[in-house]
Amino acid sequence: MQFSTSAFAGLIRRLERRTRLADADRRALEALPHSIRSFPAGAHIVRDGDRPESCCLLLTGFACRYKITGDGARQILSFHMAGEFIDLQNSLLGIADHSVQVFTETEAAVVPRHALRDLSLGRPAIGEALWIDTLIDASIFREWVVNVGRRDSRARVAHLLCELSLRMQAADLADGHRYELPMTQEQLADAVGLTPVHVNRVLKQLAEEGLISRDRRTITILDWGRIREAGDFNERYLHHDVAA
Amino acid sequence: MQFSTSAFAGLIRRLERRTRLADADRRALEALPHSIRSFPAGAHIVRDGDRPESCCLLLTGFACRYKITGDGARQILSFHMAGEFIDLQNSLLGIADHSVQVFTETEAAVVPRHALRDLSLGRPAIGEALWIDTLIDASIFREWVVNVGRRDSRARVAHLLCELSLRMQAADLADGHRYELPMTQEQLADAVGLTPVHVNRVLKQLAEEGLISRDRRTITILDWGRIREAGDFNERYLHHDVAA
DNA sequence: CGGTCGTTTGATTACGATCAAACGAAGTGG
DNA sequence: CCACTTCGTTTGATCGTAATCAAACGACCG
Repeated sequence: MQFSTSAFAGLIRRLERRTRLADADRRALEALPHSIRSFPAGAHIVRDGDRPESCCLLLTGFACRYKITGDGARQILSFHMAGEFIDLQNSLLGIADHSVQVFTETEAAVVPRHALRDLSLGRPAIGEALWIDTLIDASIFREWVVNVGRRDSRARVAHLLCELSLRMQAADLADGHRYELPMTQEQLADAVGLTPVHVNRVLKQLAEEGLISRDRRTITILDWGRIREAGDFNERYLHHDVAA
Repeated sequence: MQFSTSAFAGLIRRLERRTRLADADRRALEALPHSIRSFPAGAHIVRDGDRPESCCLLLTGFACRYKITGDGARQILSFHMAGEFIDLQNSLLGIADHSVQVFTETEAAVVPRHALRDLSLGRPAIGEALWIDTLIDASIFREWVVNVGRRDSRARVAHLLCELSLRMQAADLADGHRYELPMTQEQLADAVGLTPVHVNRVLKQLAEEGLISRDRRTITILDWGRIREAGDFNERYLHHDVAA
């Protein structure tokens, strides 16, 4: 046993921010059949078109979901960190409509999709908690549609830095408003629908304006109020506080 | 009684394309407490920031979800038609993170959120069917992120016309590849992240290329193969055929 | 100490935005 | 029935943001 606590501790903590779980529910989650797998940086967990037979819960490391367009451009759809189920939809939808790739060396708990489905159906509280999780996922996608659809380059990048800051904090991966970006500027660009060259210029400008400072890939937000405004950022869509 | 069939017939038909429901489940759905409301064109069903106490199932007409950015731009997030639950997430998430507005005069069945939540928890098959519905919703949002993030104007508009064509067909609102757009070009523009002027030019070009023809707001797709290619369209993300 | 990958900077281009105005259809009131 | 208004569509001219092309720089690694 490599884990003093269960592999699902992070997940349970996350779910309980939103839904109350009974002891029996917690124990049922912890009893989920699973195997621990580790993925080297750059590995794919799921590829567009796969029929995955299992679901991955990230334990350490970072991952993203993305799609490739007909002419080869990549759009990153979301970033994921420890404690998150990456492809929950695969437990119910049969065929993957996008790919999932890890940035860094990553450990994950791999759960058979039927086990997860049965648990959700058998224990309504767990089903609800996971449903809420997918609803929040969808809320983040909606905000990203707005980000790439209607914000200029400066706001897009600022918005993403704000989102990452809050999510990293919630996952205990940030030191206040300082965190290390797990991805390259090219990947940032693919998340906000810009070119890497332009993302670089925007980051430089945000630093010159005194909103952030940078050291390698470590971002420090120097002025939360102003970057929040620059990014037109309102954290409501993250639903970090749904006390139902 | 204005309806020879129940108000939920369209919803049930839609859900059963993906999930098998027992007779008891169907009857439980039809027994949901609800009231029929009609909304005049342009009315809001939900406003960003509301705490809605009920969920709307569209019976006739069209609606969209949207957000407004800090500097007043609008991004439409999705279009909705008869048989769709518009704000399912409100039955579980407390606070609306976007607005819902109808285009045309619209009738809807308004269901108290607690009734819907209790039904989903009490009848796992219904909970699963609705969960799948929200997962498909999320899949469409992902495709829209790609559309506005990484496709040029011609592909964006073509892609949206493809999506609308298939969804209208599935909802029995299209005559083959001919359907009437329920929205203005300005609203199309807000859905694809362009200006109305430019959408107009793209539509004109698509017509000149022989991919579509237009008469008022009626769109006829003349060459499905070519517009599909122009829009980089792959219907898999709609999950119209998940036979679980 | 090369070699690779990611970051940074500069010069030019292009796609879609913006500004402006005419046109057309549907609805209203005299 | 016909002015008149309103809203949406269409077309033209110009502008600006971000893309593209190109190259140097810097960090990390074997």
